[in-house]
Amino acid sequence: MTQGVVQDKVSAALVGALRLAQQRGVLKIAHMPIVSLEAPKRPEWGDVSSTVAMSLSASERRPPYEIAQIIIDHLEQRDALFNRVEIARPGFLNLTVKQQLWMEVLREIETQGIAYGHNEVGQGRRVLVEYVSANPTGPLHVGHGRGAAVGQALVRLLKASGHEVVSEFYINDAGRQMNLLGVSVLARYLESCGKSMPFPEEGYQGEYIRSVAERLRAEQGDGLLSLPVMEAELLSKEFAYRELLALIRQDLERFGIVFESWFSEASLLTSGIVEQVLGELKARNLLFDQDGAQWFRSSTFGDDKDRVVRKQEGDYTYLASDIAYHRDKLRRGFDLLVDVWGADHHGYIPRMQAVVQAYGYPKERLKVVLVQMVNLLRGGKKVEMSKRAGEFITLREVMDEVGADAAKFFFLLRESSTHLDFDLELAKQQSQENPVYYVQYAHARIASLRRVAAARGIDCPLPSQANLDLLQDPDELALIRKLSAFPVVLQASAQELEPHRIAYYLRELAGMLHPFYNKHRILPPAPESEASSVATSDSPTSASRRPAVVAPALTGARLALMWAVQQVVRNGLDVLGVSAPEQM
RNA sequence: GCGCCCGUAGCUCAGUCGGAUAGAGCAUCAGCCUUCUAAGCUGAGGGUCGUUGGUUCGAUUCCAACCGGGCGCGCCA
Repeated sequence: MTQGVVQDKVSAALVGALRLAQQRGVLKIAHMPIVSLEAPKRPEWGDVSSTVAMSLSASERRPPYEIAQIIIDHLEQRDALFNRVEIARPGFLNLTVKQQLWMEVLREIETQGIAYGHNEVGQGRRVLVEYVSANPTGPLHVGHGRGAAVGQALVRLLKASGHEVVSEFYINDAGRQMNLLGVSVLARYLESCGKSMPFPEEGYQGEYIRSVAERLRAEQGDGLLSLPVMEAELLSKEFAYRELLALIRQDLERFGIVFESWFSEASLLTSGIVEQVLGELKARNLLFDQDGAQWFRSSTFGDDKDRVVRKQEGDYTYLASDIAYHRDKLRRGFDLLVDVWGADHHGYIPRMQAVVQAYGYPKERLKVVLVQMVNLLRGGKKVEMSKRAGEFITLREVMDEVGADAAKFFFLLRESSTHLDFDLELAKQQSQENPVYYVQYAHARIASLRRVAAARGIDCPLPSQANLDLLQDPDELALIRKLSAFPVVLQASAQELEPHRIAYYLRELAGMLHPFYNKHRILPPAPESEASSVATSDSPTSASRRPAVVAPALTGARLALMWAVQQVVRNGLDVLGVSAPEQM
């Protein structure tokens, strides 16, 4: 748990002051509060502030202002840490930290490198993140893409927060859907053999079914014609399953996602595990028979009603295999299960939490992250999709059009539980309207700066090698303060399972870098030979545009600062699974 | 009808241990390339934080009711 290197020191100093005041009997302080600091909105309020005096006011039965004054009076290293210590109206403690102290942020970034911002709040707890989990009945569409981006970001986020994480894809390869897939492919297969067969009522219409059938025919020739229908259907189903799962895997890889584990629903059924699990529940009186079906007593664990696990005809419902699946996850010893689901499944949450509780765990052991629908737009106009007609935009098409990085970043730009407008034109655009490029450009721009510096033989020191005392400009300090906030953002993001916070942070950081770059000269002006031949030195415009002189030591310090910004941009993008290009 | 989510600038949205004069991007308007990438920057306008009550020194944030929108309420997944 860190608030940043500087904030931690300030926080410790304030706690020290409170302790001292307590020892001297000036304050009672029954419970030592957590002194959290915030970054004030206005520069005149210092660079860190605390509301601790206000929160103590009630229990101390004194006005916040007095308490703030007491804290200040008991600060032991006041002059070593602060330039200014002020109290504002009700009892805000506004602190301006010594500039040298902020430089530790840069050294911290250098020491930690790609791990800067990471934390250990997970304490090695084991987490299983299950995401995408699409039916292998067709290619991934845009909605899956968002789930994939969110899931991957969660995995990385949790890993960066000291968790041991396994990512898993639950293959819904059992039941009616798969049978329909087999029938659909067989129908197209027969069609291509010249035999007409009425296409199944609710079959899969997509064009990809035809190409699967074509490949089946290429492999088997007309062989299926002579088989009994049942056998031909089974063969078609298995063939299609292999083809489509491979397709899904390829699409995910192209998207930069590789799962550590794949779990088959069908395996739970064929191995008899589902049956066994239901037997256990039955023995514990958690199942009952009614109307010829078998029910799970989920209502005793907070669900609205009980749910069927075995239908009248004897088939298991999806809930039955989900019970077995989640029992398996729990048995594997995970401290936390994270399921990433489409938001339309939200009514299913109490049911699954009932399952978790039936196995003796608190329902918080399962956390469900909901991912809302993606509204696909093109130049502001809605792209119509019809799932029934098999007309939908696939993830692959989106990647082909805008690239995997842009797609991912857009998917992660909003809180996952809210609807997302995804404009393909915008995601393709290479301008500041496009937040992906805006952020990536910050990284590339700094890379470019260093390339130019290297080409001119200018030294590019790391923070530890630079004279950081020269960084005194408010803009420089503001950047450093922003960098110091990254660990806090990362931690909150992991804790709340909300990766979009990282995306926002990155946009803000880039939004500070670009103006800085524009305003402050970093490298000394280019050698005269390139530009001066035409320049008329008495022209007022040319005079006003003459580059400012930058002392070599300041160049070094600023390059070190830029290096740190670049590192943090990279770290943030890394957590989101988005690349940080050296050049754009 | 019951349950869950949402209502913040023209648009899309940030803002979760309650804090100071409510933020960003886009769009609009007016400007900036002889310089380290203009894939960039500067400036301007824009708000009853859905409504009404309650708790509090203080509410966009917590509570209640209501209004408006989305979703769920299958022996489908």
